[in-house]
Amino acid sequence: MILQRDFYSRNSAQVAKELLGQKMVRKLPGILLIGIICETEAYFDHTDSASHASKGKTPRNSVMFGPAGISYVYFVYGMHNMFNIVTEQEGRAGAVLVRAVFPVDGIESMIQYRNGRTHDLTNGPAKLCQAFRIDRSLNNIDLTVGRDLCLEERETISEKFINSGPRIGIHYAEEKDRNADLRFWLDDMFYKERI
DNA sequence: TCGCAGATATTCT
DNA sequence: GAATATCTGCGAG
Repeated sequence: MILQRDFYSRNSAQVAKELLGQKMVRKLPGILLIGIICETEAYFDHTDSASHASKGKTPRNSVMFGPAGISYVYFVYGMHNMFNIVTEQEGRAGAVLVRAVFPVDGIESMIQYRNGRTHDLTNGPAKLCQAFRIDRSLNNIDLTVGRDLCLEERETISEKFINSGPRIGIHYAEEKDRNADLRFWLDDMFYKERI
């Protein structure tokens, strides 16, 4: 049920695609939050100028070089947390950024954590972190043990429901990396047919 | 729809 | 010490 390390220990783009449609499960005291992953981005090692790992290992990104299936949560713009999952074989840097989920369970709590907003609860990387109460205290935790946070297998999405395009917010990267289709999202058709 | 302020950890010089 | 960041919400037009 819980996605295990062998799922994550593969090419980032492949993992990013296959994470679409899976369940993201957050366990808080007495509260269960669940969302269906609907948008992800893949990041690689020093060959990817958009990746935090592009300039080698630093204290912040060191978790990207470790074993897969570990969380990489970092802080940007002075106020936002981003949730990533480490991928690739240990020693080779890589991660998948979870950019959006479809809220399924615990929605009332998500609204509360989002300061009462009832719209756009989890349709952005920092928004879903706020709704799921994810911050840097959850950096470097094992996502395969099903404790505070994990991903659960749900279904395999047909290729026809998967869209791809350039990644967001990486204008500083080299052109080849800015243009690479490493962002993946579920097509609207998926929702019309399945939800 | 568009432009920008917000607030700070991390990295670079 | 300075620059930058895998973004969001708000207010103007």
